Amino acid sequence: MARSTHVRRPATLASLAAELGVSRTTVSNAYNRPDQLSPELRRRVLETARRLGYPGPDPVARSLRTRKAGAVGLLLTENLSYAFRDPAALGFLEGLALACEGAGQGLHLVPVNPEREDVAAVHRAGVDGFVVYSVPDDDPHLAAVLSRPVPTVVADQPHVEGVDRVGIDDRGAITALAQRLISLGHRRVGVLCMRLARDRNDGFVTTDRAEHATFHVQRARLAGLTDAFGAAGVDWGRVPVVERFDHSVASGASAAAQLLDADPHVTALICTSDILALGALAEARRRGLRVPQDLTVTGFDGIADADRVGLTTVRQPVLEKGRAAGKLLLASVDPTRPREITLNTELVPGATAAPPRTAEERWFGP
Amino acid sequence: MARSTHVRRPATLASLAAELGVSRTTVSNAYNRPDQLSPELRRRVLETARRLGYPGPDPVARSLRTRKAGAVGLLLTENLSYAFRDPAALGFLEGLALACEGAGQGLHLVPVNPEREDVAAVHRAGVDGFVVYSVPDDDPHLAAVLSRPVPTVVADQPHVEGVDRVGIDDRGAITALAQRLISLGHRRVGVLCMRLARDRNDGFVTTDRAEHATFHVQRARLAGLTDAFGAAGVDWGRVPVVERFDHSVASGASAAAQLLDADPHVTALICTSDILALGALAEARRRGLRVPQDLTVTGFDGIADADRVGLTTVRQPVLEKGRAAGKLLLASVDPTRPREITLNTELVPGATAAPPRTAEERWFGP
DNA sequence: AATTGGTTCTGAACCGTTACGGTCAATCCA
DNA sequence: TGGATTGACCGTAACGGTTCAGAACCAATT
Repeated sequence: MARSTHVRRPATLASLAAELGVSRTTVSNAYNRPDQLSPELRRRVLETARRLGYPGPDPVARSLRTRKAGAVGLLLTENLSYAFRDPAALGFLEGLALACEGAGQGLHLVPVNPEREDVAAVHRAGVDGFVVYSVPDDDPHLAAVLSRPVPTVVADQPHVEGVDRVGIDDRGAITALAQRLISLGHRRVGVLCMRLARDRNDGFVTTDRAEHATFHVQRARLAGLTDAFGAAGVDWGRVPVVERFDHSVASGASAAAQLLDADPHVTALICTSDILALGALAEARRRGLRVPQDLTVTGFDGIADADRVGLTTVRQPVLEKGRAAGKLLLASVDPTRPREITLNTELVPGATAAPPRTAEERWFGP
Repeated sequence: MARSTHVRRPATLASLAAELGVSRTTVSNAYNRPDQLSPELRRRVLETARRLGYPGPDPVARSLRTRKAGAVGLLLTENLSYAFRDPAALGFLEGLALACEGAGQGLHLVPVNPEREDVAAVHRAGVDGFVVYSVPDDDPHLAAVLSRPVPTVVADQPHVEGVDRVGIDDRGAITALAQRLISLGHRRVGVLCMRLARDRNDGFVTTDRAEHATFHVQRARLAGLTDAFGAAGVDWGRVPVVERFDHSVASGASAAAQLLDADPHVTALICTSDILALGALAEARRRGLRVPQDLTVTGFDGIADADRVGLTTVRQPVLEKGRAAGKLLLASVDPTRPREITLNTELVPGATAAPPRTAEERWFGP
């Protein structure tokens, strides 16, 4: 071990330069601009670096100087691990990862605790830009992101004036789905929706709450239903809407139970997500209700499991959405880029929607 | 817009201090150590910051000075998006994310292209440490990570002397599974395994290749099988082993087909992952082979889909593994921490393993 | 009156790098 | 031959903060 030159502190570019008797610039160039020095000197630099255990320019110092971090920040207000549970979020994440990977950018998952209002993590993230996904319009973390002098792209959820955005036409898409149910004959329906605002409200939703939901996507989907059923002459004020804070199959089941208990005569359960719809299907099965003969159930998103069970739903290109968000962000330097991207959705007929049973059928069977 | 003080460059801590007529230290303290200045002055600082649009201390500059990035790097040699596809990787990721979240650390996904040897991304990542998952022992990215002066934890895959590690007893676990098959009476078996080294080799595996596999986990699992079947008097050199580069259900199916074509008399297909096993099941179904009556199939990992189809497999705690890796890394300052964590596995009996049919049964039915 | 202690704020060093605008000698060209 | 060009390298000034050892001030204590 006599070889070790008691390196108290690890070598830096400066110490390496000193050792070599060249300027720091030259060492820097050896790493970053090989054409700026002779091959021979460069070889010497790199060799000495190896000998001294110099790992190459410090990324943080470099970032400070170049004003580039080489990473994209991702903000989602749910617990980080939520993103790994929800198939739609996962698809988005995958698409975003693909875009980053393609551009050689890292993906920095910002750790935020949805319960606390600790915004520090947003300020601490060394990133060149942010993608914000699935947070309410009034989220303090979102505000923190926007306060930072880096480009930001919002996906779906928060609707912010003047900020680049990628999403779908939630309102129009669910309107089309609703019109289908209407043409099948459904008039007495119930709705299961996700969290509408930051506060927990597991239960029925007032018209006011629905209209002022801070989760933009949910608000838009409810509005789309209002559009369609309002036009069909259904008094929307009487349509039961049940909200769940947690987004899970179990939540969907319990919400369906709550709604069916309160109004056993609904002929269709419209869910604002496939996950909730899967829960509704489970609850229907539990009650011995056949789908779609006794009850129509619809979802939204088009996740793999929905496909598997033949759910009537709206498919949206989640992976493409993530990729688009990434590309949009990474193209921020280009002033001619689109400022907003709306992706297409597709109505999936599925097998969980059918005409409602008539009163006679209810009593005497089909 | 007369109010705007033509801010060419965004405000910095220094410009803010100048505006206020205080020192930079004081402004810094206003953000980081509120107890170091009078509440009144602090209020003024923060107010002026808001007015000037100063977003708070620059994270990169802060990182340079404090030598903390507040983020953990994750290296996996697969395409980044692979991690979002493979259930086992996903579980690991979720556990790791949980650990990071709990510690307020970001999770920085390092973008590496498995095809190219571009190590730059590793050098560019501003992180306090690395978790390395599922890369071969001789991966250049791994070497790059180790050259950086930050703590590193390896999960499962690369086996590196002197580096902290979390994993399972792959060899022992699969030995137990094999012994079960042996006691059921299986002697003529085939093996389906994942990528053994960085080069693509879709097909049969020589003994030499198996023994020198650079993917440590695969090597260990194959070795475990050798242990068990060797002890049972089976000539391992004659056991067909088929390798697949891509890890997917389709790969599993094609590997199973290749193996069954070459040796229709095997009574069991032992797969080194559940994903491959699911493919093997699909191929068996395609051929009209009943599982387990006509063919035994086993997996490894214990993913959700395996559970769903009742696969005989080994369950490993993937989420816990990710969490353990994170915790181990974040505890690097503690010299008394464990240097290696081995988690427990569990044999899942499942319903895809049964005694092999005898020759008579083969001809005359059960 | 001198000492002590506490609060509030400052000056200067430092973190490790890259951008910018040079210098200087060697080479090229007509 | 002399002016322009090129290649190789260097010095300085940031980049935007944090930190630590004091300075200045004031009130309380000895």
